[in-house]
Amino acid sequence: MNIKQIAKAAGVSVATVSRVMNHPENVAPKTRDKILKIMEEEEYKPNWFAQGLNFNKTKTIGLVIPHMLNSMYMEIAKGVEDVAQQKGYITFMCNVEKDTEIEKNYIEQLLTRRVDGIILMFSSLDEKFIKSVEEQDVPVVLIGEDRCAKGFNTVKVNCRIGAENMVYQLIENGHDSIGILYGNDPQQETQDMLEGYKNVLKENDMDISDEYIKLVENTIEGGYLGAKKMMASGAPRAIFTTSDEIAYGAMDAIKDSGLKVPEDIAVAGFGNARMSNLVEPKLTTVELPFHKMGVYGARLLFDLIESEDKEDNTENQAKEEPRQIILQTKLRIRKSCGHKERIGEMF
Amino acid sequence: MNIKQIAKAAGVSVATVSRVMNHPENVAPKTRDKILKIMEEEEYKPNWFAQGLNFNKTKTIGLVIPHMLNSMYMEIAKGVEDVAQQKGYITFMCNVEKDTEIEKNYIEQLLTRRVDGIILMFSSLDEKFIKSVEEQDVPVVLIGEDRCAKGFNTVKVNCRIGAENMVYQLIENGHDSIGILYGNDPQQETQDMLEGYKNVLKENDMDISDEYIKLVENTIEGGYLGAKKMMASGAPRAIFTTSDEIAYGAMDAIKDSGLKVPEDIAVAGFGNARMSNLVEPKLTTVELPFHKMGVYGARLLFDLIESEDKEDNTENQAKEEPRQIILQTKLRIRKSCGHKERIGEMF
DNA sequence: GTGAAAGCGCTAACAA
DNA sequence: TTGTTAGCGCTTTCAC
Repeated sequence: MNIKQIAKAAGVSVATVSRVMNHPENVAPKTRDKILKIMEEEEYKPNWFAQGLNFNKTKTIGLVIPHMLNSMYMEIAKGVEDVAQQKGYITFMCNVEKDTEIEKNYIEQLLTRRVDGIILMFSSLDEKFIKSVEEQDVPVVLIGEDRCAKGFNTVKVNCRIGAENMVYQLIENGHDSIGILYGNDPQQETQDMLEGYKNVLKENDMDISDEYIKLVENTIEGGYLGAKKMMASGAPRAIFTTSDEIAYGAMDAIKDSGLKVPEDIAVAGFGNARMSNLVEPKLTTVELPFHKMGVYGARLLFDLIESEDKEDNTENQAKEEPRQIILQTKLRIRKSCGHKERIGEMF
Repeated sequence: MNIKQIAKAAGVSVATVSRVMNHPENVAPKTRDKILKIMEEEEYKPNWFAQGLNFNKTKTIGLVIPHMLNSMYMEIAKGVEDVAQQKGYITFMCNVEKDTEIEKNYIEQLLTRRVDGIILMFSSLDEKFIKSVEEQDVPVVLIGEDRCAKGFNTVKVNCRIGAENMVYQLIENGHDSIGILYGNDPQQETQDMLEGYKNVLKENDMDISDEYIKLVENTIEGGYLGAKKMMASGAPRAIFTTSDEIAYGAMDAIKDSGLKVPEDIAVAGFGNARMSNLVEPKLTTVELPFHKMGVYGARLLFDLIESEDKEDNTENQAKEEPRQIILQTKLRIRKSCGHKERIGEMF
């Protein structure tokens, strides 16, 4: 069923049918209703391609996700999707498995399909590639990594401050020696956190000892091995980790050594993964505003898409300043950090 | 950059340029190479809409997901995506939050965008609606629910046999009374499991007592309350639950009552959720082949898409029989069920 | 082996 | 208020 057939059935021209879809106010109510009724009856749906050929807009955005099975990423994705849906957009979610080649491929696909904008989460892409995407007049928003912040629209979290708050909290709790197990995954963020850790120790005149600073794989196993190693050289009173996964492993290792969390060694993670209030003891951690990151990222993208639409008209091609949104973290004090009052907390 | 400009630059007609893309064998090697070179230089990408207008194919499928933050669904999704990507397709992932209205909306969107096929996971849609989608010549595959199996292409898991195996295992482990906490969520599947539970008890001449059969909410809290209630009337030696979430709650309740898992009461769940080997004690459970479900579902869909393409040519419109794929579960014996040898297993 | 031209389904400028 | 018609960028048939 196409526009021609509808027009014929209604005894009007295709232009009139087209009008009721795009400028209904310019059609006589009577003819309009008649046409609408026929459209309804015939379950007419305008041809997507034909419309696209004219409008060059798809009401579609692309969202690149590092890893679909990681619930943190999916929470961000949900934030994006929530606002996209509300805006009447639909989202291509692309799982790139942290593989740069796959990521590039997907982005090619997205461009081919003429998405109106792209959101990259913790992208591994180089600056040049991303620039080349923007040059095709497809707005890009980066969520997460600060790596490319120069020149790109970005939503990020201030992990340094989050780490500082956490370490400060551990000190508050009376722990006089604090180790850190840091991952290698979101490069910049982890470095920020390490920096935050050191800052607070310095401020409090505590020793910064290499024995207590260990680079590990950002996995449960990595945390297990790292904690074992750290304990081998005299355990600290508390261990801060740059991800909840690492913390799980660390807790396992501590228990395996016959010690107790938090009585012997307190543990604090980062990320507030879903299971962190299900492990025993419940994990104290830094909560990232994942959903918000998605929401703000999407809003930013739609701002860009809409402002681009306007620019098209005015031919005002002065490249705007990239925008940056920085969100803050929140402490989730639970049993594992040895906080006195929260030690019996349920959720 | 469009085909016309490429043609001009190469000094040929648009037809020739089009040919090098679609039937390169019909173009003289010399002209072909020349054109390819120019395309390369100009980074020419054929216009998606114009191509679609001619081919009426999008190399795109839709995947409807009940809930993005549930890792089980995401594993299925990943299975789908894996084969889609390999086939050169891209996937619209639609998160419908278990809301029928949203689901319908999304499907409308997918149809508008002319996806080549749709996969529905644990869909809440009525038979009629799904039929109406198929009538628009868009193949549909259902993953999960058996509810609509009559008439629809389906990939499902035999939960009854999974439950039977688990209960049988519990008996093997020496537990002479076994209770069940069953949820209400995937209706049909839960009923199947309940049936399996009863089957095995009957086969083994064990009592089937209402005291030991409790309907609960499919959540951690539901499991907690259900187990408490069950224990109030004399606890069984083992509790089987129709989801891991229920099992977590049950374990909590048992511990709260001063009893031990598995020494006093063994627990077994269903689903093998990610955290099931992180809880203490690690949860014995029935593993569902989530990833496989996605893979088989996608393969089935592409079969349908491809066979539909052929049918188009032959005008052979004899509606095929719906296909059904049934996958089997697998036991994950861990500490919580009191199995002697596995009691110290790490993962 | 190549080109001219019709047509895919729709939008919008222009005419009436 | 409505109709006519020229595109949008591409594919393909039919000539040559």
